[in-house]
Amino acid sequence: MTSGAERGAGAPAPRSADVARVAGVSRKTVSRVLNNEPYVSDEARRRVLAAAEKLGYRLNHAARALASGRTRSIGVVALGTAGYGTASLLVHIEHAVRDAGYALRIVNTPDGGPDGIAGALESLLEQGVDGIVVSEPIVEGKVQVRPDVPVLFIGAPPAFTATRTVTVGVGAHDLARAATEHLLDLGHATVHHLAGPRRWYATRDRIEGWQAALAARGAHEPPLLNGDWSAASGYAAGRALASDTSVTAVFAAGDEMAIGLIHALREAGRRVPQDISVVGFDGNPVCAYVSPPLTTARQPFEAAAREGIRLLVHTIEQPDTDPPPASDPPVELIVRGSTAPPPPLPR
Amino acid sequence: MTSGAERGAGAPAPRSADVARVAGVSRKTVSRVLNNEPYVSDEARRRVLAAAEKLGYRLNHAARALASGRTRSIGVVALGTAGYGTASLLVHIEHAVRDAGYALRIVNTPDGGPDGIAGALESLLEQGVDGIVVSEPIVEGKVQVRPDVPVLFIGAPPAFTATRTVTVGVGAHDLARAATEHLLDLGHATVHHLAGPRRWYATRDRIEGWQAALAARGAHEPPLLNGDWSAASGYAAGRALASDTSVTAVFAAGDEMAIGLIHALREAGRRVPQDISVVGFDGNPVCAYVSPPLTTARQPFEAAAREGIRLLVHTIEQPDTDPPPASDPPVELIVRGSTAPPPPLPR
DNA sequence: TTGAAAGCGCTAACAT
DNA sequence: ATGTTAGCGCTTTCAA
Repeated sequence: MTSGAERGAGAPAPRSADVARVAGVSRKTVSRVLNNEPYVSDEARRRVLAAAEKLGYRLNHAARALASGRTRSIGVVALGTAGYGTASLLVHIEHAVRDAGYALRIVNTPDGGPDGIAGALESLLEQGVDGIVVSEPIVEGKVQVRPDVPVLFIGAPPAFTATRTVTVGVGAHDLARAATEHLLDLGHATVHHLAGPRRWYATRDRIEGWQAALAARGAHEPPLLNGDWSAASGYAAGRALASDTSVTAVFAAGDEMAIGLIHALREAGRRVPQDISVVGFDGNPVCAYVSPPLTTARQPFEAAAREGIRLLVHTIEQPDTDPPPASDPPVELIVRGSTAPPPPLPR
Repeated sequence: MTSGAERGAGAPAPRSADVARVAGVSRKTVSRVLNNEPYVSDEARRRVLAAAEKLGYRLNHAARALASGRTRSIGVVALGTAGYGTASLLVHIEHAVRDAGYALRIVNTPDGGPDGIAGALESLLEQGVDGIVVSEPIVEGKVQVRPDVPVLFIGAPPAFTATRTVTVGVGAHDLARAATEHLLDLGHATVHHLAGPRRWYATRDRIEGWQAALAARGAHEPPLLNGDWSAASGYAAGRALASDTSVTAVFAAGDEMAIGLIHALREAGRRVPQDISVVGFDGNPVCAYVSPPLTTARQPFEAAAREGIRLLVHTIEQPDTDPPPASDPPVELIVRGSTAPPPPLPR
């Protein structure tokens, strides 16, 4: 009714040959128009488009993929829990992929281990993607698949080999360093770190940034606290920490963990930020509204996704020319009410 | 090295004909084995599997799709911001889809309007999915695409027509009602409601559940407060509300909004829950660790996704037989510290 | 239980 | 600027 694309319910879907017939051209010309290839007269183009519209024609991607060897789709290996960080990154990846004119295929690997990643890659490769995105993979273990399409690693060095790999950082090291320095600048003697699971690259990056900041100031490096990104794990760490009054500053590797940590601290009678300062990591918008509003290191998810996909698509479409080098995203520390100078009598 | 699947870098990928040759059978027999069809001798099956393994054979999904007309993939129209609710639902959908042996294709529609949904459907249909999932769509406007594959609507009635539609609820109405009743049971004279954007079905459901609870108790129905799911919008609503001391209880349609709301209330000097009680909606785990811990209505995302995909796959694979009816997921209200009886002197 | 032949709908290579 | 031919790698008949 609206687009003139009516056909009986049982009728077969129109094919490019039908469009060609109605438009009075060859199938190849239809193909040219649909793929925006040159050497088509405006007149022919117009007629093809009109015929396609009239018939309600829809291109068959499977046939195109089979004939051309390309799918115009990108696969994502997601390390997906529903945490803010991974979800946010995924949303931005989707957006960037769509803007680039590609479709998105997703395989999740909740555990993120080498076998999970290998399985996800196999699945994506079978489906026939032109490129693959791996975000924040795991450190340990060997991935026994070698994709023959370009692979983008976001926030990590290549975790396995592939025909071509491209990487884009999220500045985690610098962000962690900035977060730690912020605490040091406030006058804290040292800063404790609540880390994520050691198997993640993301965890390692943050630890190293934190260590670098401490070392640069000659501050003592206290033992690591361990979490698993969840608020519950932050809470557990907070309970363990609360009785130690020598602790005056904690940098948590994730906002959720920071929130759990603060909750435990306050339950134990320690004030934030008066007794202990806490910095989070990610930049979850909700952090502005918790008590106290959380100082956090904002990860440039959107910039990283956009830049990464740009690089990946370049590698897919022009494997021979070097892509313009990626510009490092800006480091952004959002200072709010959860950080303050240490208490006057650090006993 | 590991799987014996070595071939030179430049060599073409093996095809089913290669497997057939190595196994000493016909291509059709290879196809039978790969599709778990009957009428293959154990001996033939074994040889085919061994040959495939040896060659590092990987099935070409595009070719299969072209030949069979089916893709074994399911498309999701996501209304994706990075909020906990949508992200969590998506994770569970992915899991359920994979368990069912299907691949996942995703198109996001941040605005969620009819045109956005129509475009997303077009894209999915071109890619050739066997079924489509639409989660929590928008109320208004007409979607001018009529998919010829089954469509699953999660948390909403069918928003447009399709060959076959199947729906699965998230119990939003009952959850909203339970949240409101909880507040009423505590002794509050009435309950205010901070709603999401009116264009969402999800918003409407919650409003109706809230109204039903109020009506059942003969409570006065105060004017709606408006938010957009974000913590910032909850904060804005809280500022507007803080000066009205007649308000003693608010049911917020989302956890993030509830957190923003509470923050504004406290900034204005109103205590939660002593002066005002607040209930959230979704069941974000982090709610247990904010101050005060947030009472919230937990949405059964996992159950809804699992049940919905089960129904959808049934409709795809056995269009003739009716699927076993969906069982409504349990209503679960998590009571924490943000709700209490109203203050003694309701002025 | 197995195989031979004929497409699926499109694009690539080579005309014209 | 346009058309013709020959596949892409698989599944579907249908026959054996």
